[in-house]
Amino acid sequence: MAASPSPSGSPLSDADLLRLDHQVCFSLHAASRAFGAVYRDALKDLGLTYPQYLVMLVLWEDGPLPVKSIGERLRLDSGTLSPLLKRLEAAGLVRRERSAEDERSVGVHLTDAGTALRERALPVPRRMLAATGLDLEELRALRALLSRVTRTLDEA
Amino acid sequence: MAASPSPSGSPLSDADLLRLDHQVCFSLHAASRAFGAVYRDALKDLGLTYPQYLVMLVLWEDGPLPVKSIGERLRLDSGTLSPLLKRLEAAGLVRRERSAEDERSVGVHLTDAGTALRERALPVPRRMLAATGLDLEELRALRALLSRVTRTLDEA
DNA sequence: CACAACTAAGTTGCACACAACTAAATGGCT
DNA sequence: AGCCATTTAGTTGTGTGCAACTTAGTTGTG
Repeated sequence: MAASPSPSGSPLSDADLLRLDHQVCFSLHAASRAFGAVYRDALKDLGLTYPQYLVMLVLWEDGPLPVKSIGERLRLDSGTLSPLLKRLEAAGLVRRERSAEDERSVGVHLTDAGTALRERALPVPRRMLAATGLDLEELRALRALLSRVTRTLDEA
Repeated sequence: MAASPSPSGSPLSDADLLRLDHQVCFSLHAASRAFGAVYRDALKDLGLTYPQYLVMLVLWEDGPLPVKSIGERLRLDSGTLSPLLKRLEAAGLVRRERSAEDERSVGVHLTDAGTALRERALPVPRRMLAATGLDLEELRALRALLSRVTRTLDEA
């Protein structure tokens, strides 16, 4: 890769780092959007966007959850989730219900339609796996590396 | 990692894949946003957003470019770039100039202020590198893997 | 030359993502 | 009980990101 002028042993100049930074932050940004594009296509039939699919995955796995918990798992705040959940509710996939014990909290429940949608979502991951061209081990390694970086970044 | 119930030798069920998919697509999405958050902080002083920084990196490296070329490098279309470039122009960092030879094309040029901003951006990558907790080799490996996946996904 | 096909930017509309803020409810603490 | 800090959702405003469309300029072909 001719774009990295310094061999790995020697220190990099600020200018070299700026160039490398370009490549790394760009590649992550681009990969995230490329994934999004393929998911968009795979999810079109289900009427879900990519972030909506993430929310549904959480609900399919762990049943009714307060908005807060969904936000913690997906690293999203209420400013993003509130309108998104309203759209899922308008689509008839979830129901929002203020908790009786703690009236600050709103529980998000799957409707029958929301539960049923899981069946139609089952083939999506296999399509995605094929589209990435990665095998399972590479996929797991990628996930592990990204999770570690995210954890470290969140601490900073 | 207890969340992957099947050992690597045996085939995964659709349900297992749905769970793994959750982890992979989520981790990429989350990592991209975690990067964005740290960049947002590092770029606050420069008055740039993360995508605006990406555009400036391209211009600092390769000088005046038509909107089209910037879009190809950053994998962004005119619907994203046009308003972004208008904001960079309003900030006095770039100048847009319709090409004389091909009047469909608009060249994006750095102003003196835009060129000067590079000096203040030089320390940013080092801060980012430190924040990720990765060494240079890991960073390069991550970039290579992500670039490969993006290329494969774009073909699908 | 005329005209259709193509290309480059820009515009519009919708859906995140996040900062900053508001409103309502809860939990100490005196 | 009274009060204040905290917690939980929701709202508002700005900036992407992208599909679908428009406008203007260019190119190829008969």
